[in-house]
Amino acid sequence: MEPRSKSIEIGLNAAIVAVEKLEPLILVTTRDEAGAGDARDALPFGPFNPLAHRTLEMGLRSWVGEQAALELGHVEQLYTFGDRGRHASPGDEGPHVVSIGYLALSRIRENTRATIAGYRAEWRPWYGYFPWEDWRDGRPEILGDVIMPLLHDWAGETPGPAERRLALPRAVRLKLAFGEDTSHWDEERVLDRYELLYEAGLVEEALRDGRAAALDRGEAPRLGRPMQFDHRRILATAISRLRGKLKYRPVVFELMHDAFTLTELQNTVEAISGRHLHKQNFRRLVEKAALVEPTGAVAAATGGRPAALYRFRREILEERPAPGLRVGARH
Amino acid sequence: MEPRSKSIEIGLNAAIVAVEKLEPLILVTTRDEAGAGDARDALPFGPFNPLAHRTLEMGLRSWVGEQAALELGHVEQLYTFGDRGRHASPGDEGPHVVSIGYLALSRIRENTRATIAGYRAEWRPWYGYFPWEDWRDGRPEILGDVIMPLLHDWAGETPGPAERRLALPRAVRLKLAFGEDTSHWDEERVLDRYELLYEAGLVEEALRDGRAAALDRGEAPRLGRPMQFDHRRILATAISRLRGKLKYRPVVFELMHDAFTLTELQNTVEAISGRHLHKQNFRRLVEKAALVEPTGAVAAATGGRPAALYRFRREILEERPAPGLRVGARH
DNA sequence: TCAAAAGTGTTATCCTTACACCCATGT
DNA sequence: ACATGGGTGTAAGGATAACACTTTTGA
Repeated sequence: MEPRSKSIEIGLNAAIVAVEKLEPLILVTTRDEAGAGDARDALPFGPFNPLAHRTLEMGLRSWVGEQAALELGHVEQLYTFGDRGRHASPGDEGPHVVSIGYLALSRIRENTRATIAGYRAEWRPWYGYFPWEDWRDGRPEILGDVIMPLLHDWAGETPGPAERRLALPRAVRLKLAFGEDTSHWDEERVLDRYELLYEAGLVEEALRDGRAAALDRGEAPRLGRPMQFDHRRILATAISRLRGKLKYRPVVFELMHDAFTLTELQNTVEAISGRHLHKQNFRRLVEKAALVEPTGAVAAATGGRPAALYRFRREILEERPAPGLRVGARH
Repeated sequence: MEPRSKSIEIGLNAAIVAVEKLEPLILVTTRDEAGAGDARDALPFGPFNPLAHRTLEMGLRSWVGEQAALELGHVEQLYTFGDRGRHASPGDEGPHVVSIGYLALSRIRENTRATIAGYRAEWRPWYGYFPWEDWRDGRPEILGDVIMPLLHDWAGETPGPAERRLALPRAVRLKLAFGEDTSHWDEERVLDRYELLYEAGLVEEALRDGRAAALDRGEAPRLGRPMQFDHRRILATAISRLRGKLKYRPVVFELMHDAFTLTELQNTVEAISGRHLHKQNFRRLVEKAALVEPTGAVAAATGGRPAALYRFRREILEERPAPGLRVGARH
């Protein structure tokens, strides 16, 4: 192994989001091997070739279009992940891969291709990876039963010298990310929470990366469905960003059909933000924001009074600087 | 030239910010050649070597520390810029450079080294690069006199087919970025504004990158001080981000001395956000946010009643989820 | 006629904005 | 005494969060 240089490759990773039947889904690839128990979900990945594509985003759109037969709506760069060890497998050789994470929104289409670059591709609910993030039916029990007790144990331990120089002590970080009681949950801190769980050795990725802290803890649970490499970190970043963006950009509509009922819209927002919203306040918000207009038609009744159908008012983009659904604190 | 592969290098670019005497400054390097008229300011740049540093941020801190003898406070990744043509010089050879932009905050120290990697280093006011962003004394005249008329001309032209497929027409983008009348200025849209000026061919970088639109326009002004490559885009991103971050994180204090008067704090916030703030409202904001506490001492009078000195209350980090100075719309 | 979902009206509270005024010091 | 910047009290308006109730359909 040479001391000073190592070749670098750039990869583009996309967290492609769609919503269907009240569930936010993301597109993942899995190795479709029979007996292999260690097959893990991965985000679709494509190399960046500066000769073929003028910009990073164009490179991304192009291979997603080719390989998954998907057209993407809103696309935004999230973060560039370059930590050594992110592709850690014992005795790592080969080039260092720096990957640039992207968030992309899409409507589900039947004809999503079933394989991407030889891997099986499928849509999976994102809360499978982050069960503690779904508060739509109240606080998930796993938080009180499993997560918080273990994190409090972890916060009680004495950190190593490297960690002690960081700005905030463990207990404080815990309080900020997960809230104290059941009330101070900030749905945008998805990444903060995942990183604490990682540091505390409560997700499988931490064990795999060989963190000593994790090994100490005999039968620690492995929370949520794991992913390959650091893809769950990228996904956590994507969820954080999308939950925030909802509030000042009309991005939800990229996940809706052309016509929808207000309840469907509310359900979609709730699915993404992982919280239950107050019906009237949500409706007033939508109305005041002038984000939608009635189509005149009504939805085929789904077991009650038929609902009026609406469409997105594209003109809002020209009228207001930050058109979004500033969904508030509680309810 | 080979068709399919081109080697890629990763560079880290830092927009290092400090504030002194009411001016936000950034650290730039300049070629110190006698007659060379084309020497342009550049952001400090360092390569990323994954063998030497475990994470990107550690790599950045390390070479800034070594080369500029600066200790950085808050550091945050901004965006990864990889467009082909960003290092455009006619007949481009050599590796493609992808650069990861960072925002870093620092207090000015006398002993900032005078050269970085052989280039002269100095602190320069950031409004030199973006004169239209400084609204502290009201709307800058250059906006009404020069910028808006030229941008309106540009918005009136018929765009090419590639641009027409983009979401928003020129006139709408203009309105969103620069506001309609003097009142709807959103100080966070620094990057949007710079990119419009670039597309309209009103900054030197656009001419240099050989945009046809720019050449058409005979004696177009070259607004603001130019920078090398796409560094001014990185700086615009940094300013946007910092102006936004002020509002929900106590980052200003990284730019202040340990003890300061409330007026100094207000001046610093005004310098960064480029706006004049209402005195009482600012003070009430600071008080309600519980961000500071009196030291008990008073400042040596500077031509009036002596001011009480305050210090940052670090405890706030543990108390509130989003401690910042939510400076409001006007005033 | 009853369950299920759609849809509305109103009030208390807090936060933001703006106003106008008083205080302590140096010259 | 007066200029200069420091420092405060209070009222009007708007946005938010919560309340409970009516309407329209299908089974």
